[in-house]
Amino acid sequence: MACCSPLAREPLSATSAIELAGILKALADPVRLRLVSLIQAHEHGEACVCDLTEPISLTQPTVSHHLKVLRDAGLVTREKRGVWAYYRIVPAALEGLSDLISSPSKA
Amino acid sequence: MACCSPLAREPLSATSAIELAGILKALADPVRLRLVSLIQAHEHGEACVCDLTEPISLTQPTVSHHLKVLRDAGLVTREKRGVWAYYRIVPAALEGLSDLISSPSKA
DNA sequence: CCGAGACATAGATGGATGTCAACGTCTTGA
DNA sequence: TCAAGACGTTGACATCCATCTATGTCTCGG
Repeated sequence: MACCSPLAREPLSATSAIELAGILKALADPVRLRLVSLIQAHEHGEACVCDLTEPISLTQPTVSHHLKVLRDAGLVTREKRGVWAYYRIVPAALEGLSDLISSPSKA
Repeated sequence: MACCSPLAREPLSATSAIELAGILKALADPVRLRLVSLIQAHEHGEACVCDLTEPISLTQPTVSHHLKVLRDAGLVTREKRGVWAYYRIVPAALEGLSDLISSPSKA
């Protein structure tokens, strides 16, 4: 991953832009934003799929699909315990994104 | 616009999620990320369309389209001076986004 | 008044994406 | 061993979106 402040410094290479856009695209969906929010607000900071389907009002496969997108982007992690799959936010990923899009205002 | 920390506090309403996703979607594109970067890195923090088409390697209408998306999202502003249209970043918009997705880690 | 140039808009098209129903996999308890 | 349940995967479908070409609008110089 790029390290510094791509949106502020040098023009941001095409490949870095694709990489960053990929992560942002994972977040840029109403359902996935609510999933992130729900997981983070849930007890112990983790939630299984069955905790999420009802508040989202979508079918279980659709919720699983969105969780996979978030997981592929590195925004959440999955831990299987017994029959359930517990999802958890990756704080560093969100903080990283936050730092990248905030303009250090250069000088 | 919502004010505080939607991704961290209460589960984030469906309507707020749609609103936030709309802004994020505007940024979640390689070309638009590079446009933001190019504008910000350009002389005087502003750039006209003709400054952007070449480094982006896309046609002028396509660049105009992306700039319109960014403008509708409130991420850039446009000022017409003579024949040229100068685009400029809205720092508060980027900072606002940055604050929204960064998790205050609650406690 | 007219032509050139900068930018925006409209319409078309190929590719990406969100959603669902159906099915497969795996774990647990009886 | 078997049934139930939680979760993931697949395939299909409708919609959205990025890009292009063609055209329109506006400004300025001659």
